[in-house]
Amino acid sequence: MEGSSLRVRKGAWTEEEDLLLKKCIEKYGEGKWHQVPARAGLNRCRKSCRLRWLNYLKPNIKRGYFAADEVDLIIRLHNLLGNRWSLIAGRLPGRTANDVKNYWNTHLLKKNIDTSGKNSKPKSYQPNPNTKIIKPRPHILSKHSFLISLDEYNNNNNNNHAEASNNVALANDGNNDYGYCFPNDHDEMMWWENMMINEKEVDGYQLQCSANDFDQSMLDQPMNEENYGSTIDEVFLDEELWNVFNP
DNA sequence: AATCTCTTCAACCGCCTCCGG
DNA sequence: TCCGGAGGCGGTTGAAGAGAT
Repeated sequence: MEGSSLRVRKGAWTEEEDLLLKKCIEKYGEGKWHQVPARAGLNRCRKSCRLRWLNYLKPNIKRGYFAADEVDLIIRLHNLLGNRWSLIAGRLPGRTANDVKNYWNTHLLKKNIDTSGKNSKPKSYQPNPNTKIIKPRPHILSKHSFLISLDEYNNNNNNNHAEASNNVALANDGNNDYGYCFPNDHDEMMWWENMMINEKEVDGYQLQCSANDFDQSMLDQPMNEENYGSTIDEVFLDEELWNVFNP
């Protein structure tokens, strides 16, 4: 099992280790984590190096208190996506998935639990029963291409352009237009409707989330890693939705 | 001042997916 | 097609600090 080796150091990182890792990443860049311990001269496993870099050493990481708008966004996105911390963190510049997860577990989850029991520390989030969370799975753009070009979409729907246009929300990466396919199926549509509810109470928070909010904040931003999670390929949609348009 | 309890968050663990051979 | 390695993720743990008694 990885990480079980007695020779690999565990626990808190020292300043010296941080410095070695930082210099290594600056010299060789991110990635190829299996080579990092040897290159940096660290007695750490690759995962430990990666985690330390991504959660602590990486430039532009924002530390300290979460602003009110950040908290609001976390709540909204969690309501939409569930515990997809990396996706949620992708919408919060400077915040890591670990930060968001910790914040949720320590600050927000408390508001959701039944404190009547003696040991009421929550083990898992209980979603609002009125909210149906369709857990999205990441897709690889090159293989599934759920984020399709408009040309491609229209070619596939050339017998009904009016309906097609209703089912596609525009996004733009500065070079190309893409279409997000909106499902016809009612159950799947509910997932999207959750995003566009005008006013919704979630976990004790009164949220303001309009369709326009959704259009602006979720779709009109450049298609890049900063705005869409760890990779541009991580599109929110479920495979079932893909099948609606690709029977 | 000493001890106990609670809270926070960095780090680890195990699992899953992807990719190349 | 299968398999092993690497990357990545979410769940969980535990050390350290803060607060209460």
